[in-house]
Amino acid sequence: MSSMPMRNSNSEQEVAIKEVGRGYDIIKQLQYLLQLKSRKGGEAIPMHELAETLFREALQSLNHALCIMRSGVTKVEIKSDMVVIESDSPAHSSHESVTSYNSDQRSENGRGKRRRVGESSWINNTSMPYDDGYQWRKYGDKKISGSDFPRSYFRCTYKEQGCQAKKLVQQTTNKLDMPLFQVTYTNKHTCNFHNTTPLSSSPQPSPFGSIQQSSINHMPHLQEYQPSGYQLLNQVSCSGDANNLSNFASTFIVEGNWEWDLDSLLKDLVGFTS
DNA sequence: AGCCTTTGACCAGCG
DNA sequence: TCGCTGGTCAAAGGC
Repeated sequence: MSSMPMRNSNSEQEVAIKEVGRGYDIIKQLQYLLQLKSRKGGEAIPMHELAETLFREALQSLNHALCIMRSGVTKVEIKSDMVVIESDSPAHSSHESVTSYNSDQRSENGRGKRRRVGESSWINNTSMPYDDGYQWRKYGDKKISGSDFPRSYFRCTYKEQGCQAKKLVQQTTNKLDMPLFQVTYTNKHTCNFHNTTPLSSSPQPSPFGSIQQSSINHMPHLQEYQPSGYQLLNQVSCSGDANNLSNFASTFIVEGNWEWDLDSLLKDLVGFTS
């Protein structure tokens, strides 16, 4: 991190990272609550639109700060809900970009495979790994050492049409019946089969998105997970130890009562008053 | 019939 | 060079 003077001690920096991460997660959950409230109400509420805008900007700032603090990131580009990071880390080629704080995949267990040259990848931490609007076909499943959960490998259904997009789903936690997944995407979709009507606008969205229900039936760790009170929680973050950061958020989501009054929530949690 | 997942085998990178 | 491990292939069976 040559471009950023390090005046704080490591412990102070850790506290700062923790606090910023906590703030990020809180705001992320509030953003979701706002979206939920808007959908429930069925009509646009200016106050909520403003709040959403503010939250989005705050999320981007916090995410940016987190990425910088956690690694030797030299450039952070925010695309929609994705954070694309470019790093000076020797583990990366100069053209490689990832949306991951976990800048060196080999650090997982001291081993690993070198990423193929020319392939870009990014990581998305989410509780809903199978809903991204694309159709995927599972081609592998592997028990990973050091992990309690198997890793699933997917490629785009339209690979035969030349689409090289792939994704790798790894469940990371299973706290409070709210599993979190780390989804690593490799290569962008070149197919034109993206579902442009994601679940937020579909009448009866499947919590598992584009993966067929038969697939879910064969995934024990997913069968246990039957979301009911919420439809979507996308925890897009700088990744890495975002799992830790997400613990608070997960607890909040699972224990939270979705019928809570939104204004009370805002007031209690961030001092936001209407 | 066609597309899917499962799963064991194989390949290749890394220490 | 070898063993370990992650990533991919492909046959078999299910829906």
